[in-house]
Amino acid sequence: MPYEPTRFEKQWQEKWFEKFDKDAESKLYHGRDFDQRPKKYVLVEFPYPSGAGMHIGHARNYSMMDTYARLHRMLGYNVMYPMGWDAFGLPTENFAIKHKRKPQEVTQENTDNFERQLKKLGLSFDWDRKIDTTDPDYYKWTQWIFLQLYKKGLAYKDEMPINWCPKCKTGCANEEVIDGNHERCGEPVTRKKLKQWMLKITEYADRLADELDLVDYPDSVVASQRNWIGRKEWIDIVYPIVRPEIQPEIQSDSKNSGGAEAVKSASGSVNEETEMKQLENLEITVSTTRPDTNFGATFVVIAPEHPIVEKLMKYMPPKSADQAKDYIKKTAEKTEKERLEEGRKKTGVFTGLFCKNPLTQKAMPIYLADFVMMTVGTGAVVGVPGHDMRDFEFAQEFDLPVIRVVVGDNGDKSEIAKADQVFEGEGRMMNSDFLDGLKTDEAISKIMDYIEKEGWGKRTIRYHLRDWIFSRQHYWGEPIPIIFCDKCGEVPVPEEDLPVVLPEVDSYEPTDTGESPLANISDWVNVKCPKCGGSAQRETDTMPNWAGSSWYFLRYCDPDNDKCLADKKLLDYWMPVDIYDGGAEHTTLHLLYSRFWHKFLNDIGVVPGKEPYAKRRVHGIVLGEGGVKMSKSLGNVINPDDLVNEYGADTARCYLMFMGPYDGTCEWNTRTVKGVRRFLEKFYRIIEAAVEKIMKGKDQNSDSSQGDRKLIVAIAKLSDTIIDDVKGLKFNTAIAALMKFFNEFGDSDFDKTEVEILLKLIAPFAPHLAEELWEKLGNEYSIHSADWPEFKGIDTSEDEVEIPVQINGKVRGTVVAAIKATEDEVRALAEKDENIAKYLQGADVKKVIFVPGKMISFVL
RNA sequence: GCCGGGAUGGUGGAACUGGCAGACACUCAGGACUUAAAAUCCUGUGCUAGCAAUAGCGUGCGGGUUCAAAUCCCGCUCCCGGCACCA
Repeated sequence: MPYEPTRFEKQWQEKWFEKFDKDAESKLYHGRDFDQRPKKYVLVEFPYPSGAGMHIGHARNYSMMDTYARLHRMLGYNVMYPMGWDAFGLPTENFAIKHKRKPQEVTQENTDNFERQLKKLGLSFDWDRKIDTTDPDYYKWTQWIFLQLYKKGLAYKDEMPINWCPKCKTGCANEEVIDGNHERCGEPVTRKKLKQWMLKITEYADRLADELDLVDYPDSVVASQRNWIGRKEWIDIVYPIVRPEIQPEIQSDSKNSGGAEAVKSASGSVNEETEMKQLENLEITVSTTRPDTNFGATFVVIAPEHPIVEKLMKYMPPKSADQAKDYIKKTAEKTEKERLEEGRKKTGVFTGLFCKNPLTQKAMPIYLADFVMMTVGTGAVVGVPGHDMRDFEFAQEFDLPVIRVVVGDNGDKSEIAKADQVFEGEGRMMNSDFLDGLKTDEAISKIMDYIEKEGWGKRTIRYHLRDWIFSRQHYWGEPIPIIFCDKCGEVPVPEEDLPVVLPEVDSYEPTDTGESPLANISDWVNVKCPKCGGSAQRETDTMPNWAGSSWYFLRYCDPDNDKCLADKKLLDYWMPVDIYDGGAEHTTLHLLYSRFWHKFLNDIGVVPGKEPYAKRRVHGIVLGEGGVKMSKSLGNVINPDDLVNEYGADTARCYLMFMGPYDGTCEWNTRTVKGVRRFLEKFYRIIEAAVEKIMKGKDQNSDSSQGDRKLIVAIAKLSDTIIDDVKGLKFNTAIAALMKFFNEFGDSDFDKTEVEILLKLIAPFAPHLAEELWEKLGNEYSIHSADWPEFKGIDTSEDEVEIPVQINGKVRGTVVAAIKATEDEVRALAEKDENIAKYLQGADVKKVIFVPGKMISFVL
């Protein structure tokens, strides 16, 4: 019979996934709790079940890890390969609003569809462990984790500037802001201060960075995690603020020249010529990672939203104060988009005030400028225009002096007058008093010591990582389990009252106030205070999409537990995740958030181990034909269903694995699909014929022949290749090895043992085909619970090898020699070769390099 | 700008710690089967010269180390991904 996968794939899927006995022992793909065999927890990122259905990229990633899981099962591991749904979030909420439907229903439809699609590919997920982040039995524990964080002081409410869409009147996540515009309505996004729940991830910053040493992640992932955490040593320097007694020009001059004039006088010897009045108790703390350049500092810049600005106002000349007020207002109103459009053009205002650099005794004018951000360092910087591009641009704009204090390797000591001369690199110090001649790193530590000794400043470790904004003003998320009581204030929902279930309502539209839609549901919002019984209101913000996915791998270990998030003994058995496959888009946030939660849960004794994922690998993506992204608008989306319908699930799986390396970017190519299909047809044709022959001759002892030694050695080698390649996630070359084997040995007369072995070898890749022929061979269900073949007593090492012969580094021929042949033996063989002899004749052999079994090289 | 990763035939891609570059697949060409086409099967397919044996060239570019370099070192170019007025 020809290869018609549609004939049997569906049947096998039904048997695998639907018609199994209730008895867990007979479930093929069930990870067995506390099993004696070594466990292998194979985790793939669970999908967001969108209405569009599964992307071909999902199909590829899950197929690859399915092959990995299947091979390990056959190798004797107790494999857990679970699947679930990360189903809270905006796309579903927006869809529900648009179509006036309940998100719960939409989610159910989408997850059903995803499950159908996954089963259609024959993926060996353990469906008994299915989880759904929107299921109250699941998010009960997401809320429980929040409460534990709250109790430890790691969850707090704070006023934070967030992205705000003035049109939709709602806060939105960074991910929803595309090029400064709100994704949904296209309106430019502004910033607004709102009270937000925050998680103190910064408390774990050191451990999140340091404990990356405990895990096996790709370099790129480790680098971007460390980069995102961004731990650096800074020094905060305190400058006293001073004001010139009489400076009428500042008050009368226009914006720019006012500052410039002041600086010109300031940068001279201010102390002698101008009366500077020390403003009592007023000082500004600037922060820097490059204090070595401090002798080149000529001004100070403060973020417009810095709290000190209000205090400074009192001391500013009236004109400056007016300009400052104006500038602050404009900055606050500026949208993200406007700031992006401004590019590097520097704006700012002079405050009319100065601060004194104790190092140089120079007065430095103080400016407000929006290129300095309140969220970085102390929100105030010291301007070193010679060695920082932004400072230089600012200095140009306001005509401030530039001093070179660092010389690079090229020895250029010239004055810095143009942007391309600004030197931000490391080098040797000059114009810097006691630092002169030191290298940058030496100068940094010397001056830090000095500043600390003099009491002018203090070293501080700072992180790029900031606390996690945990509030969303949306409906479709986990309610934050906090109640606000008029008397008691913030009160956590008692654990026994969890879950706080999302009420089903008619409208999910965001409200006018920017509060969550939940705020409109008074029945739900108004509750009694758990502490005093008085009137109180629920928190109406919900958690971000990241919450449910920050611990889902723990729930898979014990998905139905209603006493705790997962039984400790089961976590001890299954954790950590042995291999976690995922996309590059999650290497910072999801990985960092889930590692944070895991470390916290470990700290409070809930879960074992410091790190959740022993090994992380990052898969590549699938692009459309021509290397462009698959998108609805381009009409180049490949639907996994269509692929399976047209070619069969086994072909779809094998093609997706064969199309390129695991971590590579792959382009869709329909012609190559056909090539893979041809291979499976060929396999089916050859093996089915062998099966039929074996079944006909069953009574005769057809298996008695010893078999062809060369053939069995080739099969044993193929098995080794497949194991190595699959373990190394090299699925493309594993399939290539199978193809190559059939190119070379396809016309062999396979006996029963050989057929069984070959079926096992292809089973992890083409599970339906393998199962079908396994049954035809009269074997017991199922090949997928069979053991991987062993080749005891078969010596796969060759006795003879072909050895290349090089003359002066170029291959001029090959000789066939025993693998253990000595240099003399190989040399003798080489000299007999006609072509080699030609080169050797009359030549003076200076040296012979011989690598046993590998090559021989003559140097003439 | 910083960090990470790349660049190999007409195409996607192979090549363990330096040891026969181009596995496997696609494409293309020729052949078999067919009245014909499709499908299938067989042969060939890095470039140049040659009937051939063989020789020259060849892994983004320019140098270097080595008997030997896609692989190691130095200096570039371009591409992809992430981060970014981070001081």
